[in-house]
Amino acid sequence: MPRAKEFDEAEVLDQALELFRARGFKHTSFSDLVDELGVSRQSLYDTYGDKQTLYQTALRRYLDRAIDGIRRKLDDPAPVRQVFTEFFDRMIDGNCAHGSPGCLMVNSMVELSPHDADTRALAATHAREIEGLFASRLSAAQRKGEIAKSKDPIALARFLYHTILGLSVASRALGERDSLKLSAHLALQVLD
Amino acid sequence: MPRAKEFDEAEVLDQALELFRARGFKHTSFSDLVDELGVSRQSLYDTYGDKQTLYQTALRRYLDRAIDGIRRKLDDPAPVRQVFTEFFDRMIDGNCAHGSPGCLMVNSMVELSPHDADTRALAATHAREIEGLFASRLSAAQRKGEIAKSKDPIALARFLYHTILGLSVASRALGERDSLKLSAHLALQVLD
DNA sequence: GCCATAATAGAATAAACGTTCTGGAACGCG
DNA sequence: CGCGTTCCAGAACGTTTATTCTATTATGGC
Repeated sequence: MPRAKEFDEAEVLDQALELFRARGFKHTSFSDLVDELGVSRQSLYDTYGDKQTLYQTALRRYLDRAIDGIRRKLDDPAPVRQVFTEFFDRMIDGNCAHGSPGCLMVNSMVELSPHDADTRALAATHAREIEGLFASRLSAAQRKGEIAKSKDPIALARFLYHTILGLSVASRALGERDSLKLSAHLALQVLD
Repeated sequence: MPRAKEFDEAEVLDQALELFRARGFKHTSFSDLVDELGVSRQSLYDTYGDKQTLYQTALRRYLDRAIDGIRRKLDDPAPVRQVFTEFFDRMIDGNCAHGSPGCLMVNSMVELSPHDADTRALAATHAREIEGLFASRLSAAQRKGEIAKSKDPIALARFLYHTILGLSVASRALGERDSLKLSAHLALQVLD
């Protein structure tokens, strides 16, 4: 067995993720990563591959965590309206916490989707996954009589997803937490 | 009087705008502009200044047109709900028309706002301007009794603006026109 | 027709970029 | 202790970037 790594692979990946999230792909140079992560150039290449691969790895990690979080938050016997309200509020708190870097997926959708097929596919898959989670939770609520059966769960789910996209952009560029929460609450009136 | 320009200044600016809109600032190199606009490098510098200035000029032009369009569309005696529905539908049609380049302001908010103070200020101003237009139209509707007076026009306006942001991102990365319109219609239920 | 002026085309420049190469240092195992 | 392997620091490479320089061409008023 040879020399051991002097850094924590997952931890550094998270740091890279936050850098990409705050600055975007193109605006984050490899030298920025080397400087701010405190890991040598060659070690980064050895560990994560090139810049694009590193970005995608970080993005996938981010999405996995996001999906996990959503699944956990939706798995709550409380009334849907309350569940979604808490979910949106927490998302806004998280996005506005450290200087409003927004959502890495949204940032990727805007910066990379048009000219990167992988990102485009990932965005589409992720969107469908979230919509699916939302829709099934909404269907369950319908079965419990919490919301009207006349509403289309998929349309509602998609609308809520689109709302998240909007709030992420606003949080990144405008970043007024209170008005974001107000908007989220208005959006959730669609459930009544 | 010396030699005359061989290109139309406004027309080329619009072409540059569309390039920036489709690819973003960083992903559009100056050589791309030279190649695709059919105007020489030096002429571009002479006419519009450097790349950043050109971008901002294009963005301002885009915003002026957008505000004009909004003002014109809202200046309609029809019921608010109908007016906003038509406005959203037209916006979606426009954004999804030529390969879903999304909205230049939204793209700028995501790509540039975090590290460019000018863009950040422009985004904030523009957001307030649109919110103001929406809010005053909603207030007028309240006076005419079209929507309940209990609702806060500014909160509603802000929510509608956030909805536009979300639809722009979705149109750019996902680009399914029909579900976007469905979402817009759901969002407008907030007026009832 | 000439001259000042300004537009154009393309070479040139300097910096930044992503990536790879080189040399040496650190570690586990025999 | 060395031997092989892996890690690391920094130099080096070739490309791309934004911007400027140079030279040429075209134009309108005298």
